[in-house]
Amino acid sequence: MKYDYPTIEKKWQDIWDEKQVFAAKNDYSLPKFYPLVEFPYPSGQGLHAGHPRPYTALDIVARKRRMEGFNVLYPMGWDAFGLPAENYAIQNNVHPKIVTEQNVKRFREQIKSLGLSFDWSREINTTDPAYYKWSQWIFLQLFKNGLAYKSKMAVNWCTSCKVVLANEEVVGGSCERCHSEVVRKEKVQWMLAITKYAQRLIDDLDEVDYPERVVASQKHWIGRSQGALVDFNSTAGDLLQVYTTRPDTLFGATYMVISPEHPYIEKWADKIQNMDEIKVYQAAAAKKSDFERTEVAKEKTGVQLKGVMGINPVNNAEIPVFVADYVLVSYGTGAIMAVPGHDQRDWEFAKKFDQPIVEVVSGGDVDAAAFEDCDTGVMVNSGFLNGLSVDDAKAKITGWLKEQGKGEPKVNYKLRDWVFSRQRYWGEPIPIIICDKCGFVPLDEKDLPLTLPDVESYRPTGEGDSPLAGLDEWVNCTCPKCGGAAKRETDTMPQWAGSSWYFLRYCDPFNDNAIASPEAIKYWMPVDWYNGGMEHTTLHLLYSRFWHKFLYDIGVVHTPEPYSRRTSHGMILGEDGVKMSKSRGNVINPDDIVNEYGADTLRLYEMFIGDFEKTAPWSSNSIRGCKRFLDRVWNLRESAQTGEAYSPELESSIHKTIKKVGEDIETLKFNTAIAALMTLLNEIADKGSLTRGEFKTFLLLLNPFAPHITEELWETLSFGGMVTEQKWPAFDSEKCKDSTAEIVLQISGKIKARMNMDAGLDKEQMIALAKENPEIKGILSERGIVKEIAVPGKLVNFVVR
RNA sequence: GCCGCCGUGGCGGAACUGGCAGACGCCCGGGACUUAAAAUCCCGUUCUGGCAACAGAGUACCGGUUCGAUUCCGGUCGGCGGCACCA
Repeated sequence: MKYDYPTIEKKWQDIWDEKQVFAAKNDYSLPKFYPLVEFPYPSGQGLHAGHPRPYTALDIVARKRRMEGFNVLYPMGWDAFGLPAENYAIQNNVHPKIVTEQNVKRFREQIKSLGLSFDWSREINTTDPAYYKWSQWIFLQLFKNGLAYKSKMAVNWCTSCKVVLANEEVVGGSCERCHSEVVRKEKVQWMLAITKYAQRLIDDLDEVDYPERVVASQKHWIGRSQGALVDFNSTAGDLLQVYTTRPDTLFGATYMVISPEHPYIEKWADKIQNMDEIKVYQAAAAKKSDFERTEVAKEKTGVQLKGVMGINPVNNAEIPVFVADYVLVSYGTGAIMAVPGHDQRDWEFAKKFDQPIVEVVSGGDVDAAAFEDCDTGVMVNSGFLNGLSVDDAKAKITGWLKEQGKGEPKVNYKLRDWVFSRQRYWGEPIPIIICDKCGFVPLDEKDLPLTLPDVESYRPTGEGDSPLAGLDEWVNCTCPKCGGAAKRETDTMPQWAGSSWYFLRYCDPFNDNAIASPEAIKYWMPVDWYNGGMEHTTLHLLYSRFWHKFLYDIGVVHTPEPYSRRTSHGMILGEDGVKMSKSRGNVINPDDIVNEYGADTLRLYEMFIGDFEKTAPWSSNSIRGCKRFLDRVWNLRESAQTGEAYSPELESSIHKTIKKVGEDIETLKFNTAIAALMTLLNEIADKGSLTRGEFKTFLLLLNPFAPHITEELWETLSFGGMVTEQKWPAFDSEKCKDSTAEIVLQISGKIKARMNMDAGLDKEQMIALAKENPEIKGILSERGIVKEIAVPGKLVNFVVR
């Protein structure tokens, strides 16, 4: 009988479905395991070769854990709000809901064809009103706790399409669709105060098991810095406050710079003599897109405020004040003290605008370049700081500033509050009513969900408002507080909203009274193992950690962190070694692979392709090796003989393989786990036959990787029940040890001979035996031994003269 | 520029804590089976020289530590990912 994978795979997928084999149990007395993969955005293109990699990896872990007796929750769902469906809707005038439904259907079929052990009874969809009811509920809690507020923010504005663009729609400073200019435009937006959680988001990284690179990028994104606020007086009479991480260099501050948006420009308008020039500069800066503003970073621009001078608090020197767009209004105080001797940006600016450059830390050459990396230097030209180290100077000046009432220590973060509004249709409506009398009024929780109404056109309005703004009968409503006429908020939430808490919903997906029942959350959370792409290590991870911490603060969840362990898979590239893309024509469609080789082969290959955490190019040739392996496993059923025991020839290898496969699965080394199974198969083939007991163990080990073929063989050989219901095999560590070992014999580190020795020998015994080796004996007779080194089980090395 | 990761055969990749470099797979070459082909099975396969036994070289490059370095340290070059005027 041939290995008929299409029939076999269909058969077992139907059985799993029908018997709900992989449904998580609601028995909270069992030990639990909650593995999670990032739920996909169901795009129109369907699955690509990258999707099955993480899904299969955690599927392997999930299947192993079930066999180890855990109650496993391995769920799947759809992150289905988002731009592509909306853009498709605009172009074809089809409701995004319809498009989304079609895409979800296709994705579900494709994923099911891979034989993944997801608990489909808990499938969720962020666009389902029963789901987004709770996204809206969380927003209301944030609002009620003062963490959601409205504020003017710059948005990307396409001058031709007249719409607000998401950052990913801006390509190289122009609109992705029409290629015309994108500029900054101020709009009032909902914001979430994630910055209030900045420190906790850093500190609690110590509590979780994340890869180093993920921890680093989270910290980098939050961007904590320790510095000081310093008050500079001015000839205009107002204090101009700056933030600096280098208060020790205060004596080197020879001028100041404020950002074009700084409020003092307006305040000082009557004192500034060149206001016209300043206004021109401000206008030019405002017109620049973010892209231009950073693109032209090389060349510094700016204008001096004539008629106003700053006063350096340490020496009362009058110093000029410039406006320049290299100073950002959104960071620190929007104003800086410039220390051109020790900051490269200030140095470049000083050179261009002919400002004095003063060295305050010795060791560099400030005429050639700013001396930035000056931690080892000594203070000079710095009055009472002279002679101190940088660290001591920092401490002393900070104390002095405080004494004088001219400054204080300050921690700053690069992290900004989260812009939470989108002027789009396909997202969760923000459940807020805007009342002229009462301001922003939260929708009553009993009125949730606030469902997305149907609209005529999915195109944002020409003023950049969401398409919802055109629906008068939806927008106009009564204020829940005063009963007067009011309007609904027409902005919707970003795609990040639904994905910031979805792991909680899986715990109890159909609960209509809460995110999930407290018992379910208490039992299942935190997620034990969360795998996702590196592209989500900053935003998604940070946003969901933030929401979780908030939910912790209001008592909805019991752990401050949502995920105990995070891992990241590498991307699968096209055969040509570059990222798969439609335009390059190098996209591999999993459907084709499933048809040609079967799901088990695809799963095996995706795991065998290389180090799980690294990118790897697809190879149409290599996958054939995985198919061959399964063909050979299939043919084993003819060689299986009676007997439950392991044969003496294979016993040790089997125990070693059980150990190796088990360990490798836990440490993400799926490729070497498969290699170990291949090695064992080669040994079995060399021997020519195997016992039923040996075959059973082999199938159990292979099952998480290739579930269909192993179930079929298990059934064919009448081993009883299903593989899925079996226990994960155990190994005996005594039997993993070899009785003899081939020992390498070296002379001064060079291999001269090898010999077999009893594995239990100690160093002295090994050295004694090695000296008897004819090859070694010959060499040693001519040269004197300087040193004897023995490593049990490995080698003996004689260092000679 | 900054942060992180990486550099091993023709290819994807192995190598625990410093101890036989190249596991496993692909490709390729040879053979068996076949009328033939495919499939399958067996043998070979880092490079150089040699019919061979064998000898020498070899983990991007230069240097260091060590009895011994793919592994640790310093430097150089190259690639990938992310961030980027954050004072």
